[in-house]
Amino acid sequence: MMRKNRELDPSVRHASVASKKTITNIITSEVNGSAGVYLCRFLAVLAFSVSNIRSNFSLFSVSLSISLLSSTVRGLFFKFCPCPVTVDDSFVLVRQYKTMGIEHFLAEPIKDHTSVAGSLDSHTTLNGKNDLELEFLDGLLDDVEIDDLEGADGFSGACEEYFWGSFMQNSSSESHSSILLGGSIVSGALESTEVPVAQSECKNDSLDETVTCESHGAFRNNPSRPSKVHCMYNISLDIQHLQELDINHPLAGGILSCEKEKGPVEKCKSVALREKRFRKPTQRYIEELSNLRSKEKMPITGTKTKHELEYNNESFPSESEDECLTSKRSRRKSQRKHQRMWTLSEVMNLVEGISEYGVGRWTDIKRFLFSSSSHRTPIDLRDKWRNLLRASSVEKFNKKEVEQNDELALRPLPFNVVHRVRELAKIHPYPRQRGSKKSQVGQAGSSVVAKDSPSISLSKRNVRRKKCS
DNA sequence: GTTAGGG
DNA sequence: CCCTAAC
Repeated sequence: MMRKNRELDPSVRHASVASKKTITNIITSEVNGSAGVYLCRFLAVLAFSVSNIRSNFSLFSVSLSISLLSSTVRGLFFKFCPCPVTVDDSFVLVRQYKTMGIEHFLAEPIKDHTSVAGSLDSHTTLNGKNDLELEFLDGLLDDVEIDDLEGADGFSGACEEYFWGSFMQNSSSESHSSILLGGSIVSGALESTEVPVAQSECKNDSLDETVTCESHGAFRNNPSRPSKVHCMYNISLDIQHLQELDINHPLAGGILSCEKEKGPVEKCKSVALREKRFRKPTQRYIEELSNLRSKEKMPITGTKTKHELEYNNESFPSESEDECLTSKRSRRKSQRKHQRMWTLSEVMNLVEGISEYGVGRWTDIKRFLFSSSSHRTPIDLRDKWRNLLRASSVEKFNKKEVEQNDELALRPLPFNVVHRVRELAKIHPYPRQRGSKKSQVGQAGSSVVAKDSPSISLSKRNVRRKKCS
């Protein structure tokens, strides 16, 4: 809280200091044994009640004010003496206190509550009531945070109740009932609203625990009677409930807006409630936004990512394969031999080689007849021979093929070459004839092929190959 | 490494 | 002309 005071408006800070001094004066006067403080308190309560009702008119505020005034009046009856403190001071005190401190109490009911209770428990037995009150009020003042002024105008009656409840518990035992009354009102109002079960967590810990304070307070109207005031600080709970209500309640919202670092668990939880509504969603939103953004980018890419992943999964191996393939292809393409048309001399040379070495001995043909032409591989020779067979219509035994060959006959192939190919085909039938068209060739070409002894071996090869395939 | 078959 | 399978 001090941290925020630095940022506060100087005037406001000054007012807070003045209020603190005023209260200190009141307490001091009271410590001195002057019972007239009750008068001041009465006036202060009166002023506070009026201002409170006027600013925040509600059943609760009215009831609270009535309870406060009644308790204060009772105190005045018991002890009435000249008030050392001026009314104006007290009034100013109350106003300032209201504007500054009360909402603060509301904002941090838990801490204040714990601090008050601790001070009460410890100091009551040790130093006595005076110190108790002093420390109590002083602590309250210390906790006053001008920064909380934002909620000053809107601090709810429940918060006031809390403050006054903790304040009045020391003043009178009867005030306790009023406090509880107000508390019940508040809780009733709060209970009317649906409170999430999760808030029960807020109730636990020291906050929710019923604080039993034995106060032999000097403020108490009947100090002689050792009244044990068991203050049920359900209000703190209610205050947290208010946080739920405050969502729609802008005034209380301001109170809730007061976030203190001191509240360890409670603050975390209470604040967490708000944070859940504000920050956490923000984080979610941020995350979601980030996610959405990332997804927005991704969606295209996201869907693409999926596709890409799949695609990549497919493409990666395919890419790797593609790379290999492409590289191979490109390499092959680049390395692909430039298609060179077979010249007639080459064809003749091939025919000579086949007639000499026979079909299938392509390496030998290449080696002996095409040694000069490095670009013709044995495979090329075989392929060319195969093409020549097609072109020469060696297989024209099939009517369809005859027609096709007739059409193919349009190619510029010398008849002598064709005739030679046909003869060679008869002598050295290409293995395929027997292989793929075994039945056909067997029927039509059986007369031709049957002559060739090598064809038998070839047929064997083909049969064997077929078995393999 | 060569060859047949297929593309 | 290339590729693959069979040998």
